[in-house]
Order: sequence, then C-alpha cells, then structure tokens
Amino acid sequence: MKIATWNVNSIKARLHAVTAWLEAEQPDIACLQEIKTVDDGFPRLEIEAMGYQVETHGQKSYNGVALLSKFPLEDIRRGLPGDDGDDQARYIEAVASTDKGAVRVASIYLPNGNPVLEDPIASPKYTYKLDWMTRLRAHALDLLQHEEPLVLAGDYNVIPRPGDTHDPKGWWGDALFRQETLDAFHALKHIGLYDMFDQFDGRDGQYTFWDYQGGAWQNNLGIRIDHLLCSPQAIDRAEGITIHKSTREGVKPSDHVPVVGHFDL
DNA sequence: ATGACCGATTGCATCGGA
Repeated sequence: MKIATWNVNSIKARLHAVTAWLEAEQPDIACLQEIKTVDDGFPRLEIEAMGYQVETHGQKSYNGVALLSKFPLEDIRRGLPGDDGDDQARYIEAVASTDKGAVRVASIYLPNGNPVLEDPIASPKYTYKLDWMTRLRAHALDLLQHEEPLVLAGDYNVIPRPGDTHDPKGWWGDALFRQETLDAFHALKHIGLYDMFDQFDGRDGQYTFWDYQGGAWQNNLGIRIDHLLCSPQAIDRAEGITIHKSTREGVKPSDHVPVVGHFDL
C-alpha cells in the first residue's frame, strides 16, 4: 500500500491538481497539510467520489490537515494533545483497517517557527515550534506503546541535514535549520522512529519544497522538509519512498510535492 | 535581491508561508 504526504497549500486552490494526482497515483492513504479551510469548506464530495473516506481538521484561512483513505478510518483524533490552549489545526490521526491488519497514520503540519529573534527562547513563534515538537514526541511515545504499525507523515518544517538544502550556510540559523530544531527532531526520532528517507534513499538534493519566489524551482533551489517517520512495526514492512517532483511543474502547483511511502501492509 | 510568489481575507492592503 501507498501512504502519501502532501502540503497542498489550500485544498480549494489545489483541487484540480490534487484530484489529478490521486487519480494517477492512487495512494491508499493521503495525509494533506495546509488545507486552509474550515471542515465545511473542504471539497469532500469530489474526493469521496474517488473512493476515499475523508477526515479533516480544519480552521479558517490557515493551517488545517486532512486524511484521505481507501480503507476505513476509525479512532480519529483531531489536535495534538498536551496544550488545551493551542487552537491551531495541525494534527489529525486515525487507524486504517487494511486487509492485512491495521496501520495508524497521522497527518502533521509542524509549525514553521520563524522569525527567530536574537534571543531564540524569547521568540514566540519559535518557542511554539519547539513546544509543539516536545508535545509530538510525548504523544508519539504513547503511540509506540501499542507496538503496531504507525506512520507519522507530514510537513515537519525541519531540514534534517546540510545536504537537504541547496544552501546550508544560508539556511543555518533559520527556524527550519538550526541546532535547537535539529536537537528536537533527533529527540523525536530517538524514541524509536525510523525516517523512511534515511532507510531507503539518503541522497543529497532530494527536495520536497521550492519557494514560489526568485525562480527557486527553475534553479532547483529547494529544501527537503516533508518526512515520513515509522514505528518499528511499520518500517519492517516498508519497501521504499518516492518524491513526486513532477507535480511542481504543473499549472498552479503547490510549493510542496507529494512524498509517497510504499509498504507491505 | 524572500524586489521579482501565492493564497486567504472583506481587502481594495496585510499577513502568513519557508
């Protein structure tokens, strides 16, 4: 089965690109980020007509995540636990029942975190990012206790390695690529999660995002920030990862491209 | 040279994104 993650940068603006890609690629589960609409605004009927169960966690204007699945979804959780005052829609999780068993999947839109001010820990947006990563780690630790296939897929807004950007020196210090961010990302993985890209690819320069500005796409000035993290039970059944770079060429593309994990699940 | 983009909003500019 194929589990995909894609930051679509508005599902309404991207509906044609998304349906065309779903039709061509036929992922079994798609984790979407930045749907940028409330739940009622999501083009549910169009996606359901393609054979998907649709579960959303939206909000007005910004953020918003969704799960699309050809397998039935249950145990749906909206919102990341750990802060009742957090009203940003950045996390949705569910269990998909497949022919061979079950897999728990989350669609994650991790905060960007910029700007980082002179005092990083006095920067509201950056501390929100770090706190969110701490909460994600705590929640993932709970989920790992199930000892079942688990895939945490999404836009992590983390550049894991220097080879994941065209300009590591230029990016260093940004909220996506600085020591506190990498420490938090490592702390998340070190509870026992496996990054599919590390397991199955590992090459430098395999970007998932190109800015709309400055001819970034035309000059291949990208970054790799969309990731799939797996529990041991999921990585044991994983077969590969594919970055769908060609979607960045289309009419009205998202600035992110889909990343697809292949599994024997 | 993030000056040069894109999307959402009740707007006729501003904010957020990365």
